[in-house]
Amino acid sequence: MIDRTANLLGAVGLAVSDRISEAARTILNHSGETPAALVVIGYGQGPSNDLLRRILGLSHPGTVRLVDRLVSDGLVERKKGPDNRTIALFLTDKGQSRREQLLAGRLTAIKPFLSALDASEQKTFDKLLHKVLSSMETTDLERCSLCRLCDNRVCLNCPIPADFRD
Amino acid sequence: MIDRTANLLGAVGLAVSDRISEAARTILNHSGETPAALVVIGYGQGPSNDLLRRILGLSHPGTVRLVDRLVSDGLVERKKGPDNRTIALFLTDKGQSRREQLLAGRLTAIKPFLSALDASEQKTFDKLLHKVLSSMETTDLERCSLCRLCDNRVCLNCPIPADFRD
DNA sequence: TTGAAAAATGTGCGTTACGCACATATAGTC
DNA sequence: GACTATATGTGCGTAACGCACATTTTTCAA
Repeated sequence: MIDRTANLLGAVGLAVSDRISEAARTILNHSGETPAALVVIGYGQGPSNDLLRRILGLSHPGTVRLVDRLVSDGLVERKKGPDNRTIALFLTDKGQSRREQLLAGRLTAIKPFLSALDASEQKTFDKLLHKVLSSMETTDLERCSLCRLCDNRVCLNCPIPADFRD
Repeated sequence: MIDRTANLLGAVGLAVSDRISEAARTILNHSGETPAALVVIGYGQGPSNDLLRRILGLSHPGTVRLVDRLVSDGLVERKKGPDNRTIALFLTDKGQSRREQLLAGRLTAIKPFLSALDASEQKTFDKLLHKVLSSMETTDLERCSLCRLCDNRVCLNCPIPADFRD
């Protein structure tokens, strides 16, 4: 029985992930972890290259090139970090607006999955999803990775409390 | 409210998809749509290159190269199709066993998400996931795409009835 | 204080998984 | 019997990575 439920969750997860990737690609013209980078950098604390790398789960060179892409698109700026060897990443105005398009597009892509459920079912679904997320045993960093595409303006009462935004 | 639920579903979907990809990569040493191809070919009806292409959502050349990879790994054979211009794809014995590892690894990767729920919650979750899937309005082909990583031995009562296996 | 280890970033180079444009072979159709 | 549609494969380029290495700055211990 749990196998059957796991299989269903796998199918839904794949479908959701497909739609999100598709929306992100359309809006940003990049794939892979590039959309997530835009969201993470947009939290605005000026993350370093290395922090970004760990959140995205990429190699260091991969992250450097990813930031190169965002910089050459005019979406991200490399500023001086607190340390003379670190950099701090910030979105440009263009990057900010692109990030908002991205988050909005993501929600638009996901919502159709919920339209089949009535209000009460949606509430139950929300509660179960929340429980699933909040009971995952993860490090602080892994939680940031999990939420690397999340819309923090929407996700009040985040089930993943550890949060590098604070 | 629906935005919040959509955001949660996005986070869970991303996490599930991450874990599946990671498991597949470990087992198969390939990423992208290659694991899905192994599953789809494994249904055993000898799909053509073109059918595979449509299910995976790839370009034709991309699919040819994908099959090349599977053939050179000794997992897939190109046989003659019903038509002299079509080919029929079948798994080798090695491909069959690799496919089973893949499906088992996928379920193993997904199950931890359910372990936080008690039996009754799991049942409710199953029902809601089933409803979400079964109410998606899709063509037959899109349903095959949705289920391109599904374990059909486990998914009795499939919510996506259209099925190229029949 | 100085010298070595650690940390952070960046570069050269290769690889994987694709897509586009094109070529080729077979099947239907008028 | 030509003409179009269908199915497959190839040449070539690209996006998104990873590994090995170089460079700069900080930290820490002798």
